[in-house]
Amino acid sequence: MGRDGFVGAFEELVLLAVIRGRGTGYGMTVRREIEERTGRDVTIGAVYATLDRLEKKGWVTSAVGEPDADRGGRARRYFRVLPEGVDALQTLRSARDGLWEGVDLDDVVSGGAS
Amino acid sequence: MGRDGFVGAFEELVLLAVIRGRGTGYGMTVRREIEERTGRDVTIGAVYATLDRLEKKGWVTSAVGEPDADRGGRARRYFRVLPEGVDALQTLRSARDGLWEGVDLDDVVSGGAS
DNA sequence: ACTCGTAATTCTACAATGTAGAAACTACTA
DNA sequence: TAGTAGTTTCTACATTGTAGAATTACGAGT
Repeated sequence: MGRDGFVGAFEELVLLAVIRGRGTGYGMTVRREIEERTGRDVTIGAVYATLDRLEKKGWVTSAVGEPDADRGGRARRYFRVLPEGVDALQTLRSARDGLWEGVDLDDVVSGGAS
Repeated sequence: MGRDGFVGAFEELVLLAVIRGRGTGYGMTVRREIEERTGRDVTIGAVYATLDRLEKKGWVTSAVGEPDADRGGRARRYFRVLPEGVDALQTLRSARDGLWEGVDLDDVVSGGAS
């Protein structure tokens, strides 16, 4: 997009879920974390597509782990958020907070002066 | 999109700017509010496209004002956020907060356990 | 070796949102 | 009638969001 560094709404959730994983998160856990914490359900395709885009932007990095013997199944791809990703989150949050400042949603409909 | 009720990142900013206007906001003021509070610059086309989509979803409503004599120029279209829009914002915020909970960005890069 | 079950990732396609910039509208003023 | 200011509308395209099926990779059992 025109402006460089913009974070989408879903990208934010994915970034946060990766951070929460502290280096041990991979596609499936990211999905689970978002589902559990937000209550909305998420397809795995959406998660990976976003993860790939975040990696392309240089905000996260990934490394394929050793295929675990006991577990079977394909090797996991572990994700970490890079400093650039942290910056993007910080920027997003402070910009948004500026607009939320002083807004009380309980007041909006009744108090509107139109 | 699949899930009904999802709020995009920019939509959120527009919604908030409209709320801040308390019924007196229109395209140009929404734009200015976002620019001033977030520091990022916004084209007027982006604002109206979003406003139109929000109206189509039933989250905001608009009414064209009297064309003001002293001012000249086209009549303004004033916006208000509807209860449905407030709900959407509330839902968005609480879902997101669940993922932010306990996250400290200053800690991420150094503290990551990868 | 062949097939099955399990865990995970990758791929494909499309819908919704984000963004830019030019065009058009509507009043006043000269 | 032309110019100017304030505002909205239109058009086109880029990026992000989402779904679901296909594929990869391994161990175990036969």
